[in-house]
Amino acid sequence: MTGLEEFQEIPPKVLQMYDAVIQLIEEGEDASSIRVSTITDRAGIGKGTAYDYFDTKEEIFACAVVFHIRRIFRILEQELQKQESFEKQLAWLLYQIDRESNKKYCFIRMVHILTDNSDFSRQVRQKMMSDSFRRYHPVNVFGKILQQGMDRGEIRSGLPMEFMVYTIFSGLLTYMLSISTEECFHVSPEMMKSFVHQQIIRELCGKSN
Amino acid sequence: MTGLEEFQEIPPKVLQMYDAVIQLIEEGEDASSIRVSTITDRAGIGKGTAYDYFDTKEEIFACAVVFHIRRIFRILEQELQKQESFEKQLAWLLYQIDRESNKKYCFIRMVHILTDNSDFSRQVRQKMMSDSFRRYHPVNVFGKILQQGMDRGEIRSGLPMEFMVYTIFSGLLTYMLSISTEECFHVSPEMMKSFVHQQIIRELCGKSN
Amino acid sequence: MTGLEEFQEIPPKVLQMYDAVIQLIEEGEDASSIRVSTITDRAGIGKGTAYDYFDTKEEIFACAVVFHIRRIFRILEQELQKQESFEKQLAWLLYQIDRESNKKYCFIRMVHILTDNSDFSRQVRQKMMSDSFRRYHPVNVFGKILQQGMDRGEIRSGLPMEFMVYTIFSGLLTYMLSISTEECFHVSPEMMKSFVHQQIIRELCGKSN
Amino acid sequence: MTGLEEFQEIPPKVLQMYDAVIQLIEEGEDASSIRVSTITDRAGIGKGTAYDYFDTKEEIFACAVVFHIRRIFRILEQELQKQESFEKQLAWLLYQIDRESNKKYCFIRMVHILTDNSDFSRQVRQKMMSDSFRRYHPVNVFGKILQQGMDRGEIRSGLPMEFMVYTIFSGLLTYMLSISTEECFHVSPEMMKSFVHQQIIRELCGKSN
DNA sequence: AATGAATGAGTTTTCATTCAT
DNA sequence: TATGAATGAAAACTCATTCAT
Repeated sequence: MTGLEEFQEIPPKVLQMYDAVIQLIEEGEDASSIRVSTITDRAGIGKGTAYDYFDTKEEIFACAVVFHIRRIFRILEQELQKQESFEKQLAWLLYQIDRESNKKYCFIRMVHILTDNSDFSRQVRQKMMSDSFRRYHPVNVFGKILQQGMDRGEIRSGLPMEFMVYTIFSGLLTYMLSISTEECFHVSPEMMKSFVHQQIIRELCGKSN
Repeated sequence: MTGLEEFQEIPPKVLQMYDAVIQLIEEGEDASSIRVSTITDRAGIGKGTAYDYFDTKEEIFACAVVFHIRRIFRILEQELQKQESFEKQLAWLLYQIDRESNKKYCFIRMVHILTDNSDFSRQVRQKMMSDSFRRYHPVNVFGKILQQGMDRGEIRSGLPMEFMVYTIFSGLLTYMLSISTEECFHVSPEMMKSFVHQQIIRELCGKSN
Repeated sequence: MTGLEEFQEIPPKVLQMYDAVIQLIEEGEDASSIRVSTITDRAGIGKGTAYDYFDTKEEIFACAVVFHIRRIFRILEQELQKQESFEKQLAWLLYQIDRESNKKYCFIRMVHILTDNSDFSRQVRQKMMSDSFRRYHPVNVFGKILQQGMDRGEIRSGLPMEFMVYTIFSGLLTYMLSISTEECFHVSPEMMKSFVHQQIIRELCGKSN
Repeated sequence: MTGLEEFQEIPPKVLQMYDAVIQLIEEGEDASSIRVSTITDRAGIGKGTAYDYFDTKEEIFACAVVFHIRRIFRILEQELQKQESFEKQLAWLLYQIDRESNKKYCFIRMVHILTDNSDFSRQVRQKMMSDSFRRYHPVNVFGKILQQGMDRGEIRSGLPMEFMVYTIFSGLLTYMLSISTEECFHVSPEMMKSFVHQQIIRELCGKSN
């Protein structure tokens, strides 16, 4: 198992394991503190079965996360195509974060996973650089709607793609952070959403100075 | 020990432990995988000594991190006051990130620590809400220079303080992310720095639309 | 299955398993570390099939080994009968050890199996005491050529059969040991062969003192 | 820990572990089936303590065995020096085997350990090739009494040392085998002892043909 | 006060054996 | 009859925490 298989090729027990891992992360469990037995109990399978498909605990995690990111961004891509304008796409994205804020830990954890230094984090990043991941890579999914927005004349030209992707990424991250640190930094998520939205639009759609 | 003591009140062995923890984090070690013996070895003290000052491993971490954030933001505040304008303050901040990019993991790790769900992460957030931390709280340090910038007329009024703080926070975070994911997302840190700088200035200093 | 069946009565899948076990032992695998799946993979059959014929892993081993010893000593008996004198028979035995020294682990392992204390070792010894094994029992095969040698006047009479069998056994074992510990004890196998040969001849054929 | 330390340098808990391993082997436990927890229980120490001194289970075994062989041959050497002639030395050796026949499995097990293909067996052989083992190496201990016997004119000259060592080794092994396979091969140990004794004397002390 | 040897509860991992297909 | 996916008991190994010195 690599986490990069086609969705229909993945054995049911492996899917149950992936779902268990994601559920646990969404419930706020710290990745490094999740036990193999917790995963297999949750998946409703025997402990040994995990090792029929994977060699180590880290591999289970890395594959589950890679699978999840691919699934998320596949759906994201489909849903974003249903929105008519870049502004509506952005609004939809922020609304999703809001709607899934009960899963707020998951977003944050995904950012951790992409940036931290653990063994399985490295595995995830490695897998994300493979060809079969490309299509669902965040950079490419966001890149696509940005290109379409430019083609429609909604987004001003002249900005490097990397910067635009990071602008979206950073805006969404800011909003997520404001949700997950609400108690600690005393911010109103509602207000933050509105400001983040305006900021990104101003940045990407405003007239260049 | 709470991590909130006055700097001169902290026993030397505790300082050595704090330094060891921060060093290890800066070297990229994953927080949850650092062992107590690694800390005490690095600090040059006996393993048992750690438990003369702290009750659990998590407490050691939480206190070290809180101590470090206070120290960082105390220095940050002093240095920022030496700069004449908000724009120079911002440039200085970005330059610092650059200069300390060998410690790049540390910034990201601090973000992890402030946002994840582990036991010791919760402890850190709790401590950051205490009165004795207030003065060094990131929100207050950034808030102060923003207020001064507004007083000097460099920053436009009308924006909620929370949003402005998050704009800086999010900008800096974007830059850090671009540095630490360079290999994975293929972005040029140099270009990102320039864009982040312009973005924050435009956002906070530009004329309101 | 008991490992004592007539050769033509043994089902093909069982023969494949026996061969797999012996192959693995000859390749130097440590008996207790060989897995059932390794045996069935090598035999080209399903894992479950092993349990259609045997109750436990130990039984598989014990039967395979008993079968192998019977096969070996059946061939040994036939080949030894082709040699004209006891001295030629002895030379042929030493030459065989030499020729099969790539299978040296197998000889040693067989000795281990006959003398160690594991579960399956006990099973092997038990089976070797059964009537249907008798004909191929090392004691009887060596005993036969010794008796013939005495009848031909080549071997001096007056020595107890058990001692003579042990003399051969011990000589062969010494030669095998010298081959398998060559690297460790720095002996020349060639020289050892010659001395072992002379020693046995002197012992069994020399004039009694 | 290497198993090659000076006797007085070995920490008490390690000695307890060595003794536990040797006891278990002497009681007939199959080496590969002895559990770490059995060793530490027997040694009266905590399971984790084993891993304070050794990295793996195999290392525990290898060191215990190497230590034991050194100890045995150190005592052997001392005791052999007390006997006045080679013949008395040989008689003493055979008597020891007899006397320790309740530990009969141990001798055989040691032979297994020196000749099989398992991980820890390889470790033992490696350690036996080190300089600090030399003095207690079976080849050297037997070699020494053989040399003394030759100097005294008891042993005939002209035989290669390697062969003489193997003659003793093989004789002792034959006797041990006859003891440990008594039930299976129906031999009388008493008779075997006498024959083995005569055989070795004839071989090494008899007039050369 | 400081130590580090010792601990054992808690994990990961293995693999003989079962049983639905 | 033959299979191999699934199992879980059992074993190796880790490391935070304790406590005698």
